[in-house]
Amino acid sequence: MEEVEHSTNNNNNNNCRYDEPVECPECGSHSIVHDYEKGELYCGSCGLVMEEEIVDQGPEWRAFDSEQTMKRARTGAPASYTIHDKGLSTTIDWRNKDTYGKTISSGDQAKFYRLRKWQKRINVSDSSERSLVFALSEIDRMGSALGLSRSIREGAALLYRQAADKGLIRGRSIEGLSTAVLYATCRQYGVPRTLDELAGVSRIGKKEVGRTYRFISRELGLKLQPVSPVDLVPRFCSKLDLTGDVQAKTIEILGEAEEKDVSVGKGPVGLVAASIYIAATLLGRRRTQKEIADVTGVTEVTIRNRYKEIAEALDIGI
DNA sequence: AAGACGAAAGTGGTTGA
DNA sequence: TCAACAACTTTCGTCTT
Repeated sequence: MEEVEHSTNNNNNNNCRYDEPVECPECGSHSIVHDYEKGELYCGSCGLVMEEEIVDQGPEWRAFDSEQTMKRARTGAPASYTIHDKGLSTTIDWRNKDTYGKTISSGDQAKFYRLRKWQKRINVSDSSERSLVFALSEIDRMGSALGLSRSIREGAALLYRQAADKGLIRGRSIEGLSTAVLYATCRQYGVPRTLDELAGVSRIGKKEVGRTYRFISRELGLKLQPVSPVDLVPRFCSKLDLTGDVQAKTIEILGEAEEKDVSVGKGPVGLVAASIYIAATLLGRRRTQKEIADVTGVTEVTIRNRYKEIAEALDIGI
């Protein structure tokens, strides 16, 4: 385990990748929306997604001169659920220097060695603490691999703690629990990722993620709505290089399909995939079933079945 | 030749007796 | 606990563009 060093890292927090205001290349509107919750950057006017999986970096405040910077900067790292002791414990630096930067005498060095040793034992004392450390780092790793916002990773860490407090870890892999809580948190925040995507950044399979997710969802009494197909549209569309008009059409189709009761009991991903296929075809931006299948993670067969059902119900001839 | 189509058999999960 | 069931996948042969 590495020692956690606290530093006030305020010097290069202002390297934001997106200088605002940005103009929408599609409709020229200036109403660009930074949705850090969904990790997306899109046009509020026409819906064009310009970036997804943007990383929320830097402080939440803005400063216009150095005086404000000094005023607004707060000392120390924020208390965080993604660090096992919430970032609040003290660590003893590994450098053999005192507070004045002078090297500590060789006699004292042995003393400090013992101090460090005990310090670590106190911080990461028992096995549950140690597994928590591992789980939280895994959540953070997977979260950033999927481009999820800080708040979602924090939420997942909190959920993991709740699971740990209830003793739900026993007999289950840490990796599985970590992946499952991350999946659950994404859904809570309305930015669903598919099981495939989670399994892709995890060391365990889709099956196990699903199983563990159902388990913790039941045990912790999470009441999660089924994934809404609409939440998946922007991400899939932008991966397919489809712009706002196709997204809007897709959402329209999904809405009508819902009304006509063709979507009951069907998997949301298949519905989205088929709706995108129809919308893109109608608007002359045709994508092959295979392209859509690759992005969405369902098979071409499923796309075909859904799109036939939807097209029939909505009287759409292609 | 690539894409779309559809039949058939298999998988994993839910439900209800 | 087990069988029926729906959704989805895999595979493969055929048709269409």
